[in-house]
Amino acid sequence: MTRATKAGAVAPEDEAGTSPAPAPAKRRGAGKRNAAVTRQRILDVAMAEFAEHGFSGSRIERICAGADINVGMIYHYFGNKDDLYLAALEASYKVIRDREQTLDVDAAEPMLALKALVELTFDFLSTDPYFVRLIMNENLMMGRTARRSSTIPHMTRPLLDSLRTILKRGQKEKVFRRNIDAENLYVSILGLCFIHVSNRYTLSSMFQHDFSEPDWLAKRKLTVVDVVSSYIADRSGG
Amino acid sequence: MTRATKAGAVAPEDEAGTSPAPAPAKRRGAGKRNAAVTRQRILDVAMAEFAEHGFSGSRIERICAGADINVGMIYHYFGNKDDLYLAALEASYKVIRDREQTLDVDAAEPMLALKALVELTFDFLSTDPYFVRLIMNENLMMGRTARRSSTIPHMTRPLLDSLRTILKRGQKEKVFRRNIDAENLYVSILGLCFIHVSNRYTLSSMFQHDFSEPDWLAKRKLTVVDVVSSYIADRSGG
DNA sequence: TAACAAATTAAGTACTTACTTAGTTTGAGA
DNA sequence: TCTCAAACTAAGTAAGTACTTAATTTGTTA
Repeated sequence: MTRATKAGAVAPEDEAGTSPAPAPAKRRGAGKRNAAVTRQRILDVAMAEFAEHGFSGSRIERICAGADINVGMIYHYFGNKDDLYLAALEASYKVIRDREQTLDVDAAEPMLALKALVELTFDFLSTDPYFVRLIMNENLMMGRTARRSSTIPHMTRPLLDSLRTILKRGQKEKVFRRNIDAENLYVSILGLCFIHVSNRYTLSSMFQHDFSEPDWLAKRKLTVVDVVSSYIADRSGG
Repeated sequence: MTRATKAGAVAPEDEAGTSPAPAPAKRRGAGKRNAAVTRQRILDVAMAEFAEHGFSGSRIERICAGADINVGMIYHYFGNKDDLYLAALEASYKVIRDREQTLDVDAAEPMLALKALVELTFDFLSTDPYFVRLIMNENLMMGRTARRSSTIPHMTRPLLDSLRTILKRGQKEKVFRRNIDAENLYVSILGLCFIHVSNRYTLSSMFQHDFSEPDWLAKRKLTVVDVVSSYIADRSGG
């Protein structure tokens, strides 16, 4: 009974350090017992934990402490560590998918639409505290969990569809060159927007400056947009 | 005193029996005991282990089995798991650095030299079995080991110097546009060459095909070279 | 309000893991 | 051939680690 002061209802407190408050998850709000709220709180903390430590570096105990719950709850709601990781990965993918839907593909000129898409990708990847790291970890695990997921494999669809629409319009209006493969273009955009986030630490070591600095990121964003638009611009003189 | 039969002096022998000999590394060759050879064998297996499982997913026991040595040897030669990982990371970086030196910067036209550099990077990253995964893992660990290393932080120097030389020449000859930042360009090249290797599994899930297929890689290489050269080409009409 | 099912918990268990210790074996130099 | 330091080994240990079990608490509904 040493836990006397539990009544204090100390909220999870973040503790993940770096990230901007994963979600203040109302503890002891509407009701002391609430399956949905507890489940969500576990998920929020798990996302942060898996993003920060990878799968095998993550600790069930630490997630429990962060979410202020008992170990049993994790197994009650998620079954095991693998399935909790799957849930966290899917939840993280859902964020970017939702963001993508906000894009208005048919607005303005094709070149502007494309730039908007590149900028959205750039901003998302360099802003979201979990996504890039979760993807990296998932790839280190050879995608075994993404392959198991029923939702993740289709994740790129909306963005890829948008890209195809923009490309087709741009080619029709002769501002984009022909023979651009949408998939390959998407991979290039992803690479250009991903690398300085994924490899920020080793790159910082090499170039001796901080790759998360806003000024540097702003300049980098201009470059990325420039690279992509130089590539797709039609220079046939038509 | 249950250790009686030790007198039999049954040398470890092993007769190579059990394991599938992961690395033929001359065992029982020139000499049964050889510090340098043993150390190197540990390092080779450790590189593969850390690349495959990441730091915390890697197992000392598994490295011992793979290198056909006793646990104690690892601590004898490397001190602890952290320092073994550092040694493996440095060894892996050394491979790319050596490869870079083969590049002849002053040969041919600047555009061809640049393309050669891009292709070298592309080929190295998609061919070397360890490098990309080790870098990914190191970044997931927030570069704490790369920062500790005395050799790694300078790794990009040669490649970056080559890039600067090529850029300068190309701008002088008016085939490259001005105001190209070498560092930013290098990051772009790295991103374009890295992403389909680093994210091969999640991308394969999304696009439903194998991203390590030679045909696809060949096409991808053409695209990457195209993207980079479109970007740096001088289109001012000079 | 009584009763039940679901939420929640304490205290485990069985197993893994990095690392140590205290010794034995052997190549090489004198 | 003798000696000895260095290479090498067997068999631990202590501290995690994911997961379980058997019970207690509490919101809800009849």
